[in-house]
Amino acid sequence: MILRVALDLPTLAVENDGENLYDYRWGGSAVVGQRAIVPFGARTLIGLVVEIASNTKVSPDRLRDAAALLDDVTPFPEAWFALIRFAANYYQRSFGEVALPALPSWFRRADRYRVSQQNGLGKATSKTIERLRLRRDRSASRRVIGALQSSPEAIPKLNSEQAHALAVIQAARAPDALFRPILLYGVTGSGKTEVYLRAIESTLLAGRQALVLVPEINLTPQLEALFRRRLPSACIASLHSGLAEGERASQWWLAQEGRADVLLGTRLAVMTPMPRLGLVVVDEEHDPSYKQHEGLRYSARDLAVVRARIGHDGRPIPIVLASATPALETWFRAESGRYEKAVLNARAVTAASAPTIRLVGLARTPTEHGFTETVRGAIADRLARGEPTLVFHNRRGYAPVLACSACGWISDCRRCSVHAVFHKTDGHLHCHHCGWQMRVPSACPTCGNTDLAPLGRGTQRVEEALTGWFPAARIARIDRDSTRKKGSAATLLDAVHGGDVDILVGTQMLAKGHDFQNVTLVCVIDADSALYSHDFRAAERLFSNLTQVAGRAGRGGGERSRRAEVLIQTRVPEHPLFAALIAHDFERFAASQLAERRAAGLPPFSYQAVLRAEAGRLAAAIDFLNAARRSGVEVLDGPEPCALASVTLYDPVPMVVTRIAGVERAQLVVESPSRRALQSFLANWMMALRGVHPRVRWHVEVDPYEI
DNA sequence: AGCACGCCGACT
DNA sequence: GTCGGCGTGCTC
Repeated sequence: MILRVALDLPTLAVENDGENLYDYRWGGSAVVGQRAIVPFGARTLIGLVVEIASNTKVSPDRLRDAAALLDDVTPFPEAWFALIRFAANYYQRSFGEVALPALPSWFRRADRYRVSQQNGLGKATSKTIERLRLRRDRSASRRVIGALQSSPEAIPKLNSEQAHALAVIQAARAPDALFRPILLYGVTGSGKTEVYLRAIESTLLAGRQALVLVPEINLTPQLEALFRRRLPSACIASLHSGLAEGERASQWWLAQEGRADVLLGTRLAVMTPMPRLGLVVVDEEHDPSYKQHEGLRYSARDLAVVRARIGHDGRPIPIVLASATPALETWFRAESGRYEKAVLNARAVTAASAPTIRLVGLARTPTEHGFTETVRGAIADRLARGEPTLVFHNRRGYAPVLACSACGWISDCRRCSVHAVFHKTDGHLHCHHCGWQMRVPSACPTCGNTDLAPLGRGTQRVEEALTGWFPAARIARIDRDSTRKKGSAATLLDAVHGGDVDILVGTQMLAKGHDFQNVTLVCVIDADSALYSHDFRAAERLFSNLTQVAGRAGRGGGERSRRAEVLIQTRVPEHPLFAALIAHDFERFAASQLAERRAAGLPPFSYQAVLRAEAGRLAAAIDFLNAARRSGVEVLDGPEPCALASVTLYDPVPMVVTRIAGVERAQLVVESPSRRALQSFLANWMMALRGVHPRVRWHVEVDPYEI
């Protein structure tokens, strides 16, 4: 018998078309969806049995025996294969490149097993897997005991919109329902969580599993605690990159075996096999962190939709995409009727409790350390009242660059085409791209001048300015530097919640999901950099960020909430984005953005992919892309030109940050108004590119987020 | 992607 | 005399 095995390898040869499977001889029994230990060159790998055949095209002298078949994990179900197959085709990867990284590394490492011979067949044993099994069983039972000990608490009553939204989700469960993803659209505090919590509850009552995706690791413990309180008899597993290898494997195993009722996780959880999946929820569906930026560059939100469409037992299952500021792709689909829209009345909530957003013009107003008198005054006012203030500034470090006033030297990274950022707290220059660092020079390295000036402003400098003005205030800073140590973020946040902080300075990471009850003032020091960006999604991101930031103020309710305000400093207060933001009018903003995108032929009115190349010299990367472009043009003029006619190949250009860690990077954008045409072109193009010998590293990214 | 094989410079 | 640099080539 021949096992056709998927390995975590790129499609290497042109003749390895399709799924890039490797054939092995095997004399025992085998089931599709089992893992196999196989020899590959000098290595021993774990692969996945994708087909079982009686013959092979591989010549007998090259064919080798599989070392062993593994039966410790239940074979993966057909629906999972369909998802992986879709992702592999869509993102132009081999089946194994998608399937194997979807498993926790525990189940991918051949060195966890000892292979011995038994009746002429390889037999694999592993003590570590036995230990993992115990751990899995323990964590399942602990969960149930924990649930019994918790109190069944006050359950909020649904308002009419929530009840309607829930009914929409329930209707999607009907046997004859057409597949339509549900956009659950409602501002912070409108009760989205309560709606999908009820949907999860009824999913569990029907004996099915729910998959819930969240954008950030930080949000999992919070939501996990809520789920445990509200679903006390459920087994809840969670999965994110912060877990240790063994813990991740045992959580994954619970979901994969069907023992976990709810799987809560970040983007990597989207490909976990779940044998009785009945509902998918993507919380904050617009969040950029659903996009994976290395390896397989997938969108977990998009794959979640595919997963729900594939569904269970050949029938689609409901999927809920929740957001206050949906991605324009999602919004467009909801507006055009491809997605169902369930609205939690934003306006009612807005009128009652949303904070007042005010713009503070910077153009004709003097500032000190980047602060206008208005903002300083507002902070002083809150200090006098004993109410905490949040100050947002999306740039870490002390100053983005250090410069010599005499000769013009500036602190550039040696290996990247960016400035090294001055960090005053540790007295070093840091490259935020490659991690390179050096002590701050006491004098200019080129002319010896000792007067080196920090230019621009980061969170450390903002903190310093505030300390100067308000020496008695308790000021804390939250950014990637201040929270690097494990648990330090939690300690800082506890201090804020405990009322031990008067002014909290931080980057965007401060805005996600945290509820600061007593905050009545939120300040944004400089909102403008995104407005000048060349990235067509910059405005969309800014609107969503500012909405999220504004949502941090006035959450306690009552008189304080009514006084809550958000002050945004900007040089262009007349920008239409701000008008929509102040009115809490996402719909107006989305309509104007979509009109612009339509006129420019940008997503969601077109589909994009990029071919990127990396080389020691930029010219080598550009040369490769030019050759690739010529080969792409040939593909378009080739034997099946009709379907591909609408594909546009742009010229290769260096990336915005051209060099990172000594590697020069360039890219070429491909665009088409037809997803089918783009997909079919990419498949043919990749085949052609694999034929040429690669002198540079290259990869394609489908649906790039930033180009 | 790894990993081996292979052919040229600075070390015990 | 060997250790090791990374160029090229193969893996069912």
